[in-house]
Amino acid sequence: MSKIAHVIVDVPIMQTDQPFTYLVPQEIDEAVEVGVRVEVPFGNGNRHIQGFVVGIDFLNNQTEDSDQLKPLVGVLDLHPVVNDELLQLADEMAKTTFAFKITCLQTMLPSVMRSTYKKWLVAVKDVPQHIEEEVFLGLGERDWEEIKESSYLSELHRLRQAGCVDVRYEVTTKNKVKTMKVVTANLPREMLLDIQANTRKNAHQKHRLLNFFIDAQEGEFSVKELVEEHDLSRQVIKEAAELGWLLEEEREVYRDPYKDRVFQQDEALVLNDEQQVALDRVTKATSENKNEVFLLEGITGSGKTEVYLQAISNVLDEGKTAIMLVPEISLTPQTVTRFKRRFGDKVAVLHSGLSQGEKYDEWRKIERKEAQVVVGARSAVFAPLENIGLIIIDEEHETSYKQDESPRYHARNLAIWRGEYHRCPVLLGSATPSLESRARAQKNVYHLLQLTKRASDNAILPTVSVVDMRRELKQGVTGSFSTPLLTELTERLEKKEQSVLMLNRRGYSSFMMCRDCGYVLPCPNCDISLTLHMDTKSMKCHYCGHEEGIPQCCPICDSKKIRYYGTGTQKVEEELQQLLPDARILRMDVDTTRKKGSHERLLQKFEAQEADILLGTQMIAKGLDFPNVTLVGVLNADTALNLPDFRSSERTFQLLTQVSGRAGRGEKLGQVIIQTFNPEHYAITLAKNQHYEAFYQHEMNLRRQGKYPPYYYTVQLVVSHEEELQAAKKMHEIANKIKQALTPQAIILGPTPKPMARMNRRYFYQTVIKYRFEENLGRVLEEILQESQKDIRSGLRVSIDMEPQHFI
DNA sequence: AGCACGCCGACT
DNA sequence: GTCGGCGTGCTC
Repeated sequence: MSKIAHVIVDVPIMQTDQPFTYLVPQEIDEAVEVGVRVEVPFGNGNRHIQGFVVGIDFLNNQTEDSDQLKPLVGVLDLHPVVNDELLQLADEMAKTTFAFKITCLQTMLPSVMRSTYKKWLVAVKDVPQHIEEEVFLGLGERDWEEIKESSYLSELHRLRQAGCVDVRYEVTTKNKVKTMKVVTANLPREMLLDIQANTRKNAHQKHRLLNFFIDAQEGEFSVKELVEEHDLSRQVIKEAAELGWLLEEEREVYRDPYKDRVFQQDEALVLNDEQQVALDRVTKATSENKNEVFLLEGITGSGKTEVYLQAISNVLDEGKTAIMLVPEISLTPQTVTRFKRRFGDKVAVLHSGLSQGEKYDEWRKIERKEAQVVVGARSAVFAPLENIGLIIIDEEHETSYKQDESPRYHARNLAIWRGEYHRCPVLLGSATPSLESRARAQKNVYHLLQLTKRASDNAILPTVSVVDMRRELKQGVTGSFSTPLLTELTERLEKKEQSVLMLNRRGYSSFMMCRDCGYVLPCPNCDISLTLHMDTKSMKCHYCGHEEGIPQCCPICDSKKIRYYGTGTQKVEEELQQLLPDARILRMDVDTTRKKGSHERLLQKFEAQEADILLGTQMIAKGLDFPNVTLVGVLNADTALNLPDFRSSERTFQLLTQVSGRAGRGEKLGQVIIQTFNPEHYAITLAKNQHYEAFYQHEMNLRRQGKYPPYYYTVQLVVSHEEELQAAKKMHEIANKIKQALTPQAIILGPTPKPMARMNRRYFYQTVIKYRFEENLGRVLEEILQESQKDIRSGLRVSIDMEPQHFI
């Protein structure tokens, strides 16, 4: 009876999106189980690739078809890296997002566990001398990448046929475990004393070492620590180990990014009655194992986080675990500290600021059940926790919870799936819930919990005023700062209070334009203008990363009057510095926060009041909590309003509400000034009044009329090709096919070129489908994907995005 | 994806 | 007649 394994192989295409069956060699029989990664030979050439074991079987009669199966090469893991639940989740994800199973599986794991491949040419026998010298350089083996262009290729091909040379495939996975050498006393205390008595007096090192272990008696000590802090040499430790006094061992260590920080433990705060009601409802669901979804709608400052913390604490008390998702952008040191203070070592943090190795270590901490609470961004929804008692998604309206590449999953949906699996509640929280979630709460699909009061009594809602920039313009203000905003800023400087200024970068950038002929410097690959970056002194494309020098004169008319336009943070900073020469300004944007830890340093500086004004993009809108900030200014509230996206009002409202919440977090009264060219727009007037409910009603009405989510579902199909005609043709073909399969109730928008029609030298066409009930939709989309496979060779790419978050 | 196979034109 | 170009099919 021979063991066989069903394996999902690392070839992300449709034809291989299914398990392949391999024989399990006797020698590694024990190690091969469901959920481990394996190395398998694949295809005609038997190149070696990584795969995931998704099933195990046994063959009774060996004669039948076992001779058609290839044996797998080896095992890459000692223990399964995906359990049964996550395997099921991968299947679910593949099905609902139209992604490949292998892509889903890889997405769930830290990136270090993705294998890299290398091909070697190996000399076997009778290799001609000139090949030996020119190709193998006398080494007997050569990296294929280095010789695949060589002129000996055909000769090598013949030699391979003759068996003189061979190809070796290498699969490497970088999930290295960091280790540390530790020593323990290997002999009882009496014997150590005995040894010490017989050791020469002038062997100072040995005496010191023996004394140390006689005093310390038990415990493990790292060699590094002994050398650095107890004045012992590596040599004497090694000798002691050889003599059998000490026992040397390699210990795994975690790269703990927070190892140098001491987190002072804190205690649960007293909740107000609203918070208490919310907590009780959630806790009741967790302890009764009820799979319910709660929507916690609470104004900024209403203490949602404290409810999360106490709910998690209750879950831990029941011996269960919890996941807390926060948007990447608000996974700030402040947030992390808050969790570390409450739960100490029980917390694992997963976010993009960590190195690959650090991420892997945090993941391993979870997998080995050393962490019970996981705090992280989108992908933390895959945390390999068992016995989950609660999943929380903070700022649930954030679009970053949806991945914008394959697999295009929404963390909220997967969290709810896991909630069902574990029979535990899911808690969605936001001051400005997405219309989708809020509507579900309305229909009692989710349970609505509301926090309407600020948590601490002395914190009052800030006053919000809107400045009409059209009027300012008429009065001769041409810059980024209105008179009221400047007045307030000046006043804050005098009072030694701090201000936060936000520049809404969405739909905005600073570009070079010739004043004489109007020429705008474009990206050679994409359909947009290049953006000026002063820090690197270059022009960059925000879409494809193309970079070139700053032009000194216009490439078309040769005029020297080529200047930059638009409002980047750097330019605003300069403008502000001129207006307020004494102000200490901190700029925070992608340029000043690119380096690791710089984000944190900037905030610390601001917190220590080493600056008066924090000027930044969207990233300052979330989660920051500085008591001395009494003024928040939004320089351009409406740049996003004009984008061709039905969610642009919703985004603007959310952003303004959120940034307003940054003012007056302490005891002083806060003020918010919103500058806009659309002062009557409902997204702005309602944000001014912090009136979510009214916004919800108004926007729902528009969505109903416009047949948009949450009344309708949406799918976006995108076709791209290097030639515009090819992309357009295929898109029309697909759109026609869809039209035929769907009911007349479905609304098909397009095909149209995407607003950003060319990106990375490719042309994009899209079709959006709005629908309510379409039985055939899933099947047709599957067919479209299937049929598009043969077009891949001609350079066509087709993507399907269920419930897209961005339409541009 | 990446490998082998097979069918064509250009060359010894 | 053969070398190497690229289009096609398949991968346990």
